[in-house]
Amino acid sequence: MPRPRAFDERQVLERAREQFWATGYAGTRMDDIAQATGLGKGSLYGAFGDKGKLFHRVFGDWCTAVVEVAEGQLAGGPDAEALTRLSGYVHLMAENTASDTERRGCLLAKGAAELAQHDPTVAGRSAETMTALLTLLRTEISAAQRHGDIDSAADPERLAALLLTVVRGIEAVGKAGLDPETLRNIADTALAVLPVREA
Amino acid sequence: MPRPRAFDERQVLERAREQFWATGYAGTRMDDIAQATGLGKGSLYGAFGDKGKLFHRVFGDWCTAVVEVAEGQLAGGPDAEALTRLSGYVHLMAENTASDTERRGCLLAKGAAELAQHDPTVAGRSAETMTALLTLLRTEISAAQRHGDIDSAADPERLAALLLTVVRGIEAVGKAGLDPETLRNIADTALAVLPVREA
DNA sequence: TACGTTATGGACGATCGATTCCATAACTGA
DNA sequence: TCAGTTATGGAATCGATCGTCCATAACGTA
Repeated sequence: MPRPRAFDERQVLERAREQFWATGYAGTRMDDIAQATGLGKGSLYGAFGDKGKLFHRVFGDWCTAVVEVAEGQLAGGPDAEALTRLSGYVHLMAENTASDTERRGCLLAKGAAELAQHDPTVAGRSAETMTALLTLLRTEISAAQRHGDIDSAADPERLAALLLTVVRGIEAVGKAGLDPETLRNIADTALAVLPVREA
Repeated sequence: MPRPRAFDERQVLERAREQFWATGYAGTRMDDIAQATGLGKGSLYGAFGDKGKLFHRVFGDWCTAVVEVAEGQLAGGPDAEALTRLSGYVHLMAENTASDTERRGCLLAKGAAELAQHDPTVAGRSAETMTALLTLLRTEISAAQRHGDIDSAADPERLAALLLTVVRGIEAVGKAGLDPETLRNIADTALAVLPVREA
């Protein structure tokens, strides 16, 4: 029987993520990751293939986590609280960006910006993620409409796309330099302009 | 008197921009730029300094252009058409992303994502650009409010921030893979939810 | 026309970074 | 305890890339 691995794969992926997150794909050296994880290059390549595969792994995990966070905030619950859940989600995302004092942004946005154009795997994974988020938002908006908190004449698909755009946009303008207070206000404003039920 | 330059600086910067736009900062080689512009490395370095300085130049020009486009769509005109101008601007931005079949995205977003965290020049320039766009949008929203097309109870500063977020967000979700039709719908929806004057 | 100055562009040097290689270590089942 | 297998980690390889250097060219001026 073979010699067992001496490292925890989860932990190594976490460290690798920190590196890619901090310095991007091209800006991260395999030496950096070896140093950060304490692994030798041989172990690193043996366990994860090459730099590209390792990034795909990290990127995929991140995308999964992004959707899981949204599911945690949005999925399930009574219609009566659907609008509250939506509000909680949008504010959480704004807060994430607002409190990102190191300006690291979101690895999904960063990775897509750097690689989506030339890397089909990254492009596909990020597109899937958008679709999944859209579905979650649409479901929740429909629930809020059923309960009468959002005008039922509005197209839930379109409102979902708008909210997704706002959430991702907050990340973008945050990275571009808008201050935290403004970011929080944007979340408020976006929720405030949603069409309420016709009285 | 010295020998004059044989190249057009504007044209060289344009070619360099194409390269950086297509492959990012780290992903672009100076040899690529030399090839694309037809200049030798000596001329390139002699005229623009190093790779970083060249990128800063290109990035700065791009930011200027982004603001100029917004000014072209927004600045000036009668209050009666302010909402039309706003609509035109948001739709133009959506159309830009929707028709970007090569998925190049916006150099401002791409450059900020890749470098803002570690390059104060890029961070500063992108922040300035956001501020300038905010000002343009706020002015136009105020005009629309004066004419009664937008509820005057709304805070123009906040609506401006929201619209800016939507515009930048469309770029982000477009790069992440949403289809052109959805992008156009987002622009429509964003304009549709703006609070209209109380009847 | 001769000179001083700057432009040109391709060769060159030095570094850097991804990946491979290898000698050694660790572990398990027989 | 021995053999077989995989892990380890650092040295070595190999290609790529930034920036420099230099011989030459072009231009204006005296």
